[in-house]
Amino acid sequence: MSDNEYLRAEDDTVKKVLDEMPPDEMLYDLAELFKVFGDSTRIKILYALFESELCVNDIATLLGITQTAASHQLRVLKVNKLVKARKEGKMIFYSLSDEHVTKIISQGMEHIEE
Amino acid sequence: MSDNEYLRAEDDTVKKVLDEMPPDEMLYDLAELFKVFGDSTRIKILYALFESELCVNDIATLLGITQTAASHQLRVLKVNKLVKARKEGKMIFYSLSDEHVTKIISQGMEHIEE
DNA sequence: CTAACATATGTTTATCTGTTCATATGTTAT
DNA sequence: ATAACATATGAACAGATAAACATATGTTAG
Repeated sequence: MSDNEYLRAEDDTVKKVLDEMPPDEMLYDLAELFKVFGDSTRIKILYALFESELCVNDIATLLGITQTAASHQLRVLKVNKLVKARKEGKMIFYSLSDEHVTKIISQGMEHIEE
Repeated sequence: MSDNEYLRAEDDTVKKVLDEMPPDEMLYDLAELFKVFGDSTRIKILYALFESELCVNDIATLLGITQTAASHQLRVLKVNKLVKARKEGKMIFYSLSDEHVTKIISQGMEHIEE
């Protein structure tokens, strides 16, 4: 039995929960990552990039947002390594950086489609 | 060739991007879902529930947050169907509602671990 | 019924975040 | 060099949000 008067859960349960909990910093980073997915403009951009790489202006036009907004959000996506950029003359083409993006979004879609 | 002077992408690329894009409402819902994962307190709660169902006070104590904060966040998690509640006397036990939660978090972890 | 307990709710506040506007940087063509 | 174009940056503003505090609801024990 526990000598901790504040917890109702068993001692070994408490222990296991605390043992399996990743360090705070990692949990913080994880939340930060999901925060990036937590905006419909950024989700739209990612969806557009599912099909092909696109330049900033095309993204803005396709999604009906301003060039500035697109640029700001692409920066967020890039910093968080969800997209990568390729420069060609005065244009910059963005594309998805890896398959995690697709997987995470798919899992999310599965959840809301229930 | 395109007669749209504003787009540089090919016509069929533009068409495909727009065709594959889910309706706005769905993209909004998807962003809302990820927003729920985008907070470290909620991530911690979900991680704690990986191990076992827990009552509100245990969650609060284990994570070092107030009962009120735990309750508020559990409400958000419940509304978004990430956790479910089971009442037992005056206590309410929360647990993960399905395996999507685990999968989404795992995918996120994979991404930040690179 | 009343006290003690467990959880939930409403409100306020401080902070964060997405968009817009104005402007800067960098590139290509003439 | 200058104009036109593509993208990025910085600042300001409006809306969103998590936490805290006070309080309410609901449950069990005595």
